[in-house]
Amino acid sequence: MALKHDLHESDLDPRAREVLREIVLQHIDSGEPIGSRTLAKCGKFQLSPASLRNVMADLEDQGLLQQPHTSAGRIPTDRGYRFFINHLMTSRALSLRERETIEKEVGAASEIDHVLHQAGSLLSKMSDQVGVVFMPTLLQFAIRSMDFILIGDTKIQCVIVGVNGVVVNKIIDTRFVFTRDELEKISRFITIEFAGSTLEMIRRRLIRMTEQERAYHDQLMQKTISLGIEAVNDVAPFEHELYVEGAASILNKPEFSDAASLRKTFLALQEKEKLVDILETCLSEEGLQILIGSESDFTQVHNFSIVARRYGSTSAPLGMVGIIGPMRMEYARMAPLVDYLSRALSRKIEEEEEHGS
Amino acid sequence: MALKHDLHESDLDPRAREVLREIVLQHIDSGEPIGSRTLAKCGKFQLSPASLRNVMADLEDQGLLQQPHTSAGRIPTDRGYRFFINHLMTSRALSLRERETIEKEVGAASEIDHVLHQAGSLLSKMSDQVGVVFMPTLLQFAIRSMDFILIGDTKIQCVIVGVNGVVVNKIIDTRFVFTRDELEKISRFITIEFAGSTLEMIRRRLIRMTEQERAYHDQLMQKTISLGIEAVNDVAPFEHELYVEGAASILNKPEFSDAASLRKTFLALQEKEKLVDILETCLSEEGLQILIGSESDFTQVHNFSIVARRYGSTSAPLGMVGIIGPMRMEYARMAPLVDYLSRALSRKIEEEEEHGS
DNA sequence: GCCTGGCACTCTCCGCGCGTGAGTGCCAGC
DNA sequence: GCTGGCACTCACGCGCGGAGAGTGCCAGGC
Repeated sequence: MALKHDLHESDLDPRAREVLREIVLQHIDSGEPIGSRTLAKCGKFQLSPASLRNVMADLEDQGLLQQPHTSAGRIPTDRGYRFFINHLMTSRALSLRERETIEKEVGAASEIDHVLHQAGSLLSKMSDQVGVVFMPTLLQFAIRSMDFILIGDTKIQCVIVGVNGVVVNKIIDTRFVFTRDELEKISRFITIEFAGSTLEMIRRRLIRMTEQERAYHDQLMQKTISLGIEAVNDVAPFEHELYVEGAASILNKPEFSDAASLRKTFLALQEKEKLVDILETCLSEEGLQILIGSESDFTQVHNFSIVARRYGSTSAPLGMVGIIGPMRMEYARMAPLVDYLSRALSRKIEEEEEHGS
Repeated sequence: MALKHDLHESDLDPRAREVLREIVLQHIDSGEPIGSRTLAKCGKFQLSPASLRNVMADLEDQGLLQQPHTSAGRIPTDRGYRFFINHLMTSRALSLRERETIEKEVGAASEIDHVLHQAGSLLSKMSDQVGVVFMPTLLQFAIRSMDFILIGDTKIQCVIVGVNGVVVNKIIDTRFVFTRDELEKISRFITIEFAGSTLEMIRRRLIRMTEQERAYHDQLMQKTISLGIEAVNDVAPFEHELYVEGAASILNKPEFSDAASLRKTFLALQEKEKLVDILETCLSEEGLQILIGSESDFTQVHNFSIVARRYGSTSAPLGMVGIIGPMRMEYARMAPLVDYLSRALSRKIEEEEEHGS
């Protein structure tokens, strides 16, 4: 993060800015290092290669460009990309067609898991990068209802619906035997009693209730409390979900054309904990987040960039959605894409919320 | 399939059999073509390389061995592997430890989706190959219960539990407004009325019911039927599930060390339809299935082998579980592994079934 | 008749050297 | 301050040649 704002727009004269911009654009396009001759040929500068070389040398001194080896062209550094994104980039707005696709796909599913999955793979398809969708623990969100369904004599499925539409299913093995009747009563009681509370709050209240007198005498109440605690306890499997979609898209990227880096990259995407770490820290920030290379531990090691944005209802942010790709990616397209999708997602979720309440 | 039994055990004299066996074993171990000298050095034959060359030439004539190029050692052909598996292989029984691991992992989860997921990744881990778990459409299985839960005014979650323990959730958007009370009644009615029927049967009966007189007059009945039809209609998203776990394991295999074949393989594993096709055809056969290279369309193209077995209760097979890997894999270990796991899985499912009924 | 050592042959793999081309830095001149 | 010129540096591709592994075939021995 330290690098994020280290260079001001005014630190570069307009010509240098244009040169940097052109280099970034061309490199994003071709993936190759850009030389002074190539740059001169593009026609945007009325300068000879030699003059451009001087400018480029200056940019290299400022840490915005680098050479893979002496006598190769220049490629942008992380700082170069950062400067580009902060000061030089003009986002390319999404086409109507693209916006329609997003709206349609996001609107299609109704279960939130499906929606998120869908969003991830849509993002991957539209960006030709790896799409990620992160949904942190349900624990901090309020529930709308909690129902218990008889599956076997002592087996009960618990369906928890969050106010944000997240549905969590959990199968509970109890030591009591329940009848359908009882379960209906319990469901009703718990839903009425606890709608609007978070799982954590419910857990605490249930535990407090065990200490109350009434619980000793009322058998149904005992069962209710025991079942309720079972249900809220240990929702660990849902602590967070991370969908990584379209990992295969990196197969086409020239920077991963050799087997070794392909290998490394796939293994990196496998390590979801690290990704979760990053996305979790991003969660506190509003607006589009772009992390480039050295700006975070994860992206540094693998020379990735991450473009992500928070999504969720206004009442509570739900998670992060974004893309991961090589540092060399079309930020001008990725940024509005992620931005739009996360907004569409948020809208969808809010809609569900209103609709359901 | 044509090749599956094309060579009889007796078509090869004992010495040739031993040679073939040793070549297959060594090649499975090293991945390299095996030459006559290497073979002579292993100590199992009191023969000179020259003699072994003669034997190997015979085996090549019979289509059991092949040379990647002149003046390289030999590697087994599909037929070679097939002969090996049918006549030469001695399965290496699982260790107690391995069996315990399987029992523990399979026993751990309670929701069937989780169990299957778990089984897939366990298989992948233990075999260091790609694990696959296939669960075909729920349509052909009987249900145990069907419950409806109020999520929003016109939004209802339907929870269908199959006799085999499969739980399907579906969110329905209705045009009616339902109360909790009504839904409880409907759940109860449908479960009692239809437990033991397949979704297909239920759909037909519900449609027939719309034609009956009573349905016209009883408003609740109308709602019940409408909801029921919505629920059974179009369970397409659950038509089949295919979990492909541990695709990253192929990263270590020398046969996929170059970028091109890695790419090809990943894309192949992405194409789930083809895989589903194969597994679906295997579903009709009992016992362990081994498909090698040219024995099926899919494996032919990619030089894969598949080791899989049906799992499910005795009353109804549920799906296929197995591994996919390069033709050169340790069949002697894979076979008992897949076999044991599928049995463990079946046992677990039967248990659930008994337990739940 | 079967096994064996020997021999010529083939083919892959690896390292080497070289030329080419792209690109640079620096300098002198306009 | 821009420009052309020049010498220098690398990476890349190519051809070559030797080493090594393996083969097929043949003639001789038990």
